Amino acid sequence: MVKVATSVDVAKLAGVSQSAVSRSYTPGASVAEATRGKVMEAARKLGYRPNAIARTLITRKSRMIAVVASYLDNQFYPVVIEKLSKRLQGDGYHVLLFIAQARQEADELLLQLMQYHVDGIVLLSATLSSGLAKDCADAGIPVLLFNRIAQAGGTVSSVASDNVAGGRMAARALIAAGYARIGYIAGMEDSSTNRDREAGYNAELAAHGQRVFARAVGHYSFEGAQTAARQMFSVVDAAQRPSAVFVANDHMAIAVMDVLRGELGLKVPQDVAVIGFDNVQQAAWGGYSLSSIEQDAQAMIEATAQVMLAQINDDSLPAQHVNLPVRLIERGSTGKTV
Amino acid sequence: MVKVATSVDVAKLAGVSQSAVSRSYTPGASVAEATRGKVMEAARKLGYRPNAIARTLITRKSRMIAVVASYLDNQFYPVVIEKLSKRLQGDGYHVLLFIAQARQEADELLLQLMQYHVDGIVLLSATLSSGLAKDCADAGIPVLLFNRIAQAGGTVSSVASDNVAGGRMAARALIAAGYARIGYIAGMEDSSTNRDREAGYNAELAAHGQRVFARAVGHYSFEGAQTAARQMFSVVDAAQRPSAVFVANDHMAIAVMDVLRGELGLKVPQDVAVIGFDNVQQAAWGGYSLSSIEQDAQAMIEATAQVMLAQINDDSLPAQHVNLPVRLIERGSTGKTV
DNA sequence: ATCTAAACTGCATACGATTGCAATTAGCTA
DNA sequence: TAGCTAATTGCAATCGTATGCAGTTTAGAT
Repeated sequence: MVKVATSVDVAKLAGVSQSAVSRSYTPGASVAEATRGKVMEAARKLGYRPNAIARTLITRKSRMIAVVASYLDNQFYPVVIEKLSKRLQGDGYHVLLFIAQARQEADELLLQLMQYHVDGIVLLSATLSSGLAKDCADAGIPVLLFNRIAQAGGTVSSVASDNVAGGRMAARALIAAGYARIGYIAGMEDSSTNRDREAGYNAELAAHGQRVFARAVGHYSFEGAQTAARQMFSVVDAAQRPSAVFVANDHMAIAVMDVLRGELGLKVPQDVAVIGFDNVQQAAWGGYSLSSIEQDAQAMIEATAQVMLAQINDDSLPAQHVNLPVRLIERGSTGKTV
Repeated sequence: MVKVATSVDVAKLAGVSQSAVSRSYTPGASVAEATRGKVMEAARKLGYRPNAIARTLITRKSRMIAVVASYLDNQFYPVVIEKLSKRLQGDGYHVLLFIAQARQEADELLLQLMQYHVDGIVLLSATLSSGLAKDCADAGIPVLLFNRIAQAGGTVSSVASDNVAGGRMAARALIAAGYARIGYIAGMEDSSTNRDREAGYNAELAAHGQRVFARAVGHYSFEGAQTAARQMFSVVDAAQRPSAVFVANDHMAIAVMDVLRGELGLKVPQDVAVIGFDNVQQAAWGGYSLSSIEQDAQAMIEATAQVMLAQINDDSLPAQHVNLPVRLIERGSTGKTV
């Protein structure tokens, strides 16, 4: 390992004090233009770049924001990561992505993150134990739940879509298209997204004098959704199975369509209509043409960035909760010809 | 911001020196069990966790590995990120993901990464300027290109698949199935993956006395591939268009299939056979049933981890270049009924 | 009980920056 | 030209931990 130049080396070469070097790199600091010039020249010669670690140690600001995600096979999240990353980089923050599959891993990971003094933590569709939330608050690290709602009105902010309204929209779309036997395939039962989507869905059905005809759980996974679909639709008598189904997200909805068409020989939407949630890119693909409730990812990201940056700059700010509107996108899977 | 406990606080409470606290957290250090016990007890009471930043400053090892990706809409990469992340975490490394779309962004980002003293850098399907590669080498930071081959035999390692062999397999599969007019839709022309896949493809065609019937460029993007497909297949006379096409990756191949079926009313594989590369999850989806050349992501990741960790532990190690075998997966898009 | 080696422990310094404070220099005004 | 303020500059302390070195304790052997 070759030695890299430090501010002392630069100072020596430029014939100034080490403080002058530091100040040359600090916007707004008191340095004469001539001095800064000498410093920059020397720095260029030595290939000097300030050591961010040392800087973090003393300023207590790392300008790093951690983003914790779990499974990336639901395409919604890679897209969010990409855009959020870009957005925060624009404000001079470096975003670090950590992958934590299990809940326990997430907790452990967060503990480690805190050791690295990240300025903030964004949890993509994951929650954290309340004890940990308190630890973060104590350490002054703002935490934001993306696409989840915080349970208690605690110290954790959140940015999500109006999942209740989305659930209602899905119900209304199916009812309006004339479907009578309507099913629901749930995500993870303990997630706020599933809870709200299902609540809205059921409420709207009830408002039209209907109720869910069949229900299964897909745990937001592809395989889980396949199993749920087989279970729900493997009945001989056509009158015994739903004629339409709302699936709690697109990732699962696609799995459901594959089972319906590929395994059970059913036609979508003629035999069964399907509607999903998220409006991921694949929903628009010709092979599926999946109707969906669109989450406005761009707006969610913008809100996330703003809330997070505000919290970082003012640690007395209370937790904020943003709830964004969703939109119905109708495609072939509910009978709309594109 | 509440003050968090430091090793000095713990030392005071435990009635030992600060060094003892430090040593209690360093595996293999010289501390009596009794002392460590007192330290841990005090640490628990204070909620103490060693400050990784301070530790990095002095040890010059951050135990952080940066992963730089660009566009995440090609599903191959999210999957790699997820698995690589898990693999490296298993060895006690934290992986940080940075998103850099443009090449220039990547360079700038890397410069900043170096300031953060990451122990290593993995570039997912991206290259870096040779000047920067040298900077990293000078700073003793190992760099590894994933799914790309380094240009010069320089200081940068690489892990990739045998793209040449993959190209040959694609050609052989189409020829064996009896297709005569065979096209190619390229990725990015300056990427090593595209270069090698195309070279292998052409070589195998030549070996069978054939040559590419039509060629277009899709730049590895969905939209680019759509445009390329329209261009290649929008001909009235069926004899004037390819009867089969090899698309440089699955992400583009799916776009091509959508154009063929949705816009041009062509049947796959009856009118046109399609084969892709990567074997992403979506290739197996019922809506596409896309034949593909499978990259062994798991093996690539394992190789990446091993090379990277070896380089970190021994900075005198020369750059390594790993080239892994690929495999043909035949599905419906080339006539194979599943 | 004595001696030697091994195991611990604490002191003090270092890592590479930032920043308050005091000293110096420069820039103006009268 | 003296006098006063504003702009620079350098000194030195600090962030929280790791670690070489020297001193102290402990254990084991005779």
